[in-house]
Amino acid sequence: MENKAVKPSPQKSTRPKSPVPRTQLAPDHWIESAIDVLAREGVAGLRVEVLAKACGVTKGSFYWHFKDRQALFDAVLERWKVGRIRDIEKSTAVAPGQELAQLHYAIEVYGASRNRKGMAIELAVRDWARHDVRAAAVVESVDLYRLECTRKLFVASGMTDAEAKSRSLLLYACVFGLSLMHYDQFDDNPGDLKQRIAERIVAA
Amino acid sequence: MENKAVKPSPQKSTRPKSPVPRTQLAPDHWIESAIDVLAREGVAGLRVEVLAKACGVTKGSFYWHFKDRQALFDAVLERWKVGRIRDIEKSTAVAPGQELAQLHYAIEVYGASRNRKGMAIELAVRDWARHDVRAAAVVESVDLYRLECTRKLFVASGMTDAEAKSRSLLLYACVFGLSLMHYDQFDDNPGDLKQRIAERIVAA
DNA sequence: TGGAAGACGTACGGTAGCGTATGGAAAACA
DNA sequence: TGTTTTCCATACGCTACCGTACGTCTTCCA
Repeated sequence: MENKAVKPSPQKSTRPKSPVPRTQLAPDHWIESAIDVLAREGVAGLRVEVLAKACGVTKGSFYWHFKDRQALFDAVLERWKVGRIRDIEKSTAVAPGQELAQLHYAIEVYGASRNRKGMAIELAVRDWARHDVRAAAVVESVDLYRLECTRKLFVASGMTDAEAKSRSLLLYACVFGLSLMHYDQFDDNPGDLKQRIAERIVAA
Repeated sequence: MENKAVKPSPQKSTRPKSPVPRTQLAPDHWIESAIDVLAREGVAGLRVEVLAKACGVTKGSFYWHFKDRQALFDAVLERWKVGRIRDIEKSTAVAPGQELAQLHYAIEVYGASRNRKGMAIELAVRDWARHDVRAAAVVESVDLYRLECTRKLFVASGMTDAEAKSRSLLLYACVFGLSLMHYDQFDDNPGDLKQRIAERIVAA
C-alpha cells in the first residue's frame, strides 16, 4: 500500500469539462460538499482528505483555497448563517391577516420529510455549537433572528408581546425537539399528533 | 519522546488504598467515567486511551474489562437506559389529583440549571443516535417509555387519549428543543418565558 | 513564445487513536 | 509456600488524519 509508484496518469478521469473559469469556482464547491458531509456525519466528518476525495481532488487543492481546516469550518458556518437568515426572511414575509397561516406553514415545513437534509444540518450545527464557541455564536444569532421574526407574526395576529415571545420560543423549541425524538411507535397517526401540536402552539 | 526507557516505578502514586475488593469494581468506574466524558465532549470523546488516563490506568486495564470500544459503548447505553427509566418511574408516580402539578414539575426539572449534566448527556446520546443504530434503539425505547408515562398523567387529569398523546409529545419535544436553543439575548426574563410555555403545554 | 502565477498532485513528518501481545505484580487458593 | 488467577503496564503494529514542502502542469499575459 505504501511507496506505490503510481504512474503519472495525466487524465484522472475527473474534471471532464471546465475550461472556462478555473478560479473562484472551487471554494464554493468545497463548502457545498462540506455541508453535504455535515448533514450526514456531523462536524466530525469534515476531514480534509475525505472531502478532497469526495471532490475528486487531493489535499493540495484544499490547502490552496483554505488556510487550514478551521477556515473551512468558518466558511461553512458563514454560509449556513446567511442561508438561514435568507430563508427566514422569505418565510416570514406575509400579507396582513395571514400571520397564523404562515406560522402553521413554518411549523409544517420544518417537520416535512422533504426537508430532511435541512434538519440534519440544523441538528449537526447545534451539536457543533455545544463544543465550539464560533458555532455557538452563529447559532445564537440565527436563533435570535428567527425568534424575532415569529414573534412579530404572533404580535401581528393580536397577541401581547410577552405572549408572542413565549409562543415564538415554544414554536422553535418544539420544531427542533420533535426532530430529536423517536416516536414512530408511539402513535400510528403522527400526522394527527403534529396537527394538534401545531394548533397548541399557534392557536389563541 | 520515543523509546524513553522509563523506570519501572512500582508505585505509580495512584491507587492509594483499595485493599478490599479489587475485582468487579473497575467496570462501573469505567462506565461512570465514560458518562462524564460523554456529557462534556459527546460520544466522539469516548476514546480508550483518554479514558484510561482519566481513570489513572492504561489501556491494558480497559481491554481486560471490555472486549473493545464498542463494548464500552453498549455498557454506557445500557446504563443510561436503565437510569432514565428508573428516573421516569420515580417522577411520574403521583397521588391522584396531583397530575398537573407533577407535569409542571417534570418540565421544570429538565430545564433546571442544576440538571445541566443530565441534559448534556441527553443531547449527547441523541446526537449519538443519529449516527448509530444501537443508540437510536435505546433512545427510541426511552422515548416511548417517557411518552407513555406523561400520556397517562394527562389522561388522568381528564384529557382525551388523543389530546394526551399530543401533549405528551409536545412536552418532551419542547423540553429537549429548549435545551438546543440559545435565547439568552431574546428576553431578559427567561423564567417568565418558561413559565408561560409550561402553562401552554399543561393547561387545558 | 517564454516566463510568471494559478491550481493541483505527491511525498513527508508528526500525532492520535485502536487493538494485540506479552510480561509482571498482587491476590486468592491449595 | 507454591501455583493459579486477576488485573494492569509496556511495547508494538497499524490506520487515519493534519499540515507542509515541493514538484508539475496549465493558463494567461507581455
